[in-house]
Amino acid sequence: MRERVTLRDVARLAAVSAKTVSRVVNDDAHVTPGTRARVQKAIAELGFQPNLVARSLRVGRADVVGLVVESLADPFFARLTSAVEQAAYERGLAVMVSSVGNQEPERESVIVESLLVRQVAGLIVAPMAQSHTYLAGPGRRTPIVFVDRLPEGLVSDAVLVDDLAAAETATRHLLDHGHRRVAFLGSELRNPTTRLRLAGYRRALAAHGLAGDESLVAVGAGTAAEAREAAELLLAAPQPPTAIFSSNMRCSLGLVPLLHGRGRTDVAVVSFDDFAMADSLVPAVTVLDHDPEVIGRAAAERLFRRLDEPDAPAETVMVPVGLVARGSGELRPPGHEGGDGHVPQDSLQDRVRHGAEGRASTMTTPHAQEGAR
Amino acid sequence: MRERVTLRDVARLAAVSAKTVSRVVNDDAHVTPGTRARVQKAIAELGFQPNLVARSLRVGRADVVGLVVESLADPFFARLTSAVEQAAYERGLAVMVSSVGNQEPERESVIVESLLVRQVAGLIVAPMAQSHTYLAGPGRRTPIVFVDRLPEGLVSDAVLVDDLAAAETATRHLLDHGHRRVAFLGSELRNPTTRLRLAGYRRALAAHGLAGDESLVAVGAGTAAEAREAAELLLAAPQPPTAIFSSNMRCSLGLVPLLHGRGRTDVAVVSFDDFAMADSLVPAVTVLDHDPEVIGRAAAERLFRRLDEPDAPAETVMVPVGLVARGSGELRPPGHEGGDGHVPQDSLQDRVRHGAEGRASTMTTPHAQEGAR
DNA sequence: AACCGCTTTGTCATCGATGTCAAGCCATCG
DNA sequence: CGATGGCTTGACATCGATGACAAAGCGGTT
Repeated sequence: MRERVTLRDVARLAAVSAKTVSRVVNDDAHVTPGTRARVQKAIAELGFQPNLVARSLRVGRADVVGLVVESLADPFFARLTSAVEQAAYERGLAVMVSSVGNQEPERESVIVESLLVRQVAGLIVAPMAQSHTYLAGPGRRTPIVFVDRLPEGLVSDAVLVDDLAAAETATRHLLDHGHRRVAFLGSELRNPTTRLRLAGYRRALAAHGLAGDESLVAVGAGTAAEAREAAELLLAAPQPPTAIFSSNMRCSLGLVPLLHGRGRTDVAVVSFDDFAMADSLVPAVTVLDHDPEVIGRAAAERLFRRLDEPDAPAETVMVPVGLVARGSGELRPPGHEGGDGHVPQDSLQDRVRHGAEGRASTMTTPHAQEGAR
Repeated sequence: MRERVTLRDVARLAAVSAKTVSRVVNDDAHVTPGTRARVQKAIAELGFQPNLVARSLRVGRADVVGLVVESLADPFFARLTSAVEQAAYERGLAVMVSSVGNQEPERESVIVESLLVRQVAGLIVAPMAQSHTYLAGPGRRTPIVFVDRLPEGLVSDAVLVDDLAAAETATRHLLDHGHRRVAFLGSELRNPTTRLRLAGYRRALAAHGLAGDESLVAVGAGTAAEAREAAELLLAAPQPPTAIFSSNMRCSLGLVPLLHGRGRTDVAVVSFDDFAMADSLVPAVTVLDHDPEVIGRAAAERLFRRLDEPDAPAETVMVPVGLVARGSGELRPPGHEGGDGHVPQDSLQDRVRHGAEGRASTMTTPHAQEGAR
């Protein structure tokens, strides 16, 4: 079997030094067209391919970006990963993905370290851990972009969706359609995203002069099955909600089938996160849609700029979230008259979007959502 | 800022040689408890972390597996990736994912090469390209496990689902429920998976003594929107089908909303690939479910065994596909009497599975499905 | 002819770890 | 007491590329 072909083999065949071959491979300008051709011929003849591990060792970083998410089985993170991967490919970088799982957020640091020791050029992290001080030491030079929420105890680049404002928008949307008993369905409260969305929900209630009724807040549902149970309890209460704000996809995947199975499609629903088939149910499900592709690409581009300018100040990029009205969020409460009770029949055609639109906005203040905690 | 900490720094502090530190790091038995403790103390004190790129260069391979799929945005591949990533993590390996996209299958070779030059220990590839002779040269030592279909022009490990048998099962299921006009909805025919499934469909028809009616075969729909159009044409035909076998998820995501929007839920449907909400529609959608997690883990485990035994003969692992009857596939054609017209109300409870079950089976004959081409 | 400056090419060391092989050390045994 | 053998430890080369620097080549100037 032929041995592995190296730079030196090419050099020998082309009767030049290894360094010259390296120059040709790296498109260095200081090579005569003649020798360049000779070297390229030798490269083709031997089928030489540079060993990127050796290059990485020499230059001190691999042309790889690391990506840390909760779970690739979650379509949100899958599409985010897809966007990151495409952006990276365009820049000639590979992507290493690792998932933390939703059982032990502490694993995050282990996973991050395992990528750092592989000398990744940069990291994109959807934070799960409570604290990120473990990344704060003086020897840590690898740039990190956080997505979805800010790290605790660390100033760094980040790409965020405006969770609080979006949740407020969704809740206000339901209130504006006449509901007064609006429930909140969410995951673990130790997840800051859940906390922000709950805060937005409460802010909207307060703006309407409604005191929060804690019996309408159901949190802690980590799986669709648990969300289903939580929703069952809400509906069985003496004064059940007429509308439910489901604060993430897992909750919606528990809630929506339950309502349809029970024939309770009179309950208004707005879901944070879009999901497959959400627009083909009757009524179609109104959602807050924060596009994972947009977030993923924004994070990748933020990281690339950071690689080009390591010393610029940390930046937070805000990605807008739109409300896609499809029917379920525009239902009126029982006994309510007037207004447009209109439920679009084929909602694919007449989507309406409210809320922030257009390009992501950038700010150098790294603690945009700090006040909400 | 503190410099990067290397093996030598630890060696200096512990007053031993670099090699001894290496031995401690790699749990080599030939180290005195005393020196081991001294070295470990120094490691902890300096916060030393071995540079895996350097190790990879030295040992000639990175502790990384490469994964090549069509698209991470496709939930099937996302879940497959998730399973591979978990299996790899358990073995201390990282995963580099790259997607080829469905536009240019030729890109596959570029992507694969880009992983090979990074010295991945092994590859898992869901093949898109027509030919894989580009992998056949003598210098190619990196093991590759193919998933979903066999490579062309190359003998290699593979993990397959029995597409032909599964498609035959699905079609037979519809025929057994009394249908005589069963349509086939599929993607590009240049995709061998589509070809195998079409062959299974035809075989089931033939077994029932039905000549294939080519007007019932709609292929070429690459997106859900195209599948929707193709399905519209099928339904508008002079002799429309009473049942449709949708041969992949994209097709189903076009077909099913169309049927629901048109109020044509009388048309029987079996879908290859499960999808979100498929079980909460009325009627719930009967699917062929080949679990991407099972395939991903089988592929990873096949690869790990290959890493342990580089010279064993190539193996093909077959992963079973089950039919999940939920209602839509058990509808009877118009005018048909008798039999159990029963449609399960809450199909989550009474799933019925037919077809092969249990563990994946292994064979060393590498061309299990060759005859079907 | 000698010199300058510029480009092209080469030499050598280096990135950080590990494989090879040998030296050092101690215990055991003839 | 010296030889033998096992175990621990270290010196050195090496994986394959690239950075720093130097030498060689070449044309133009005075």
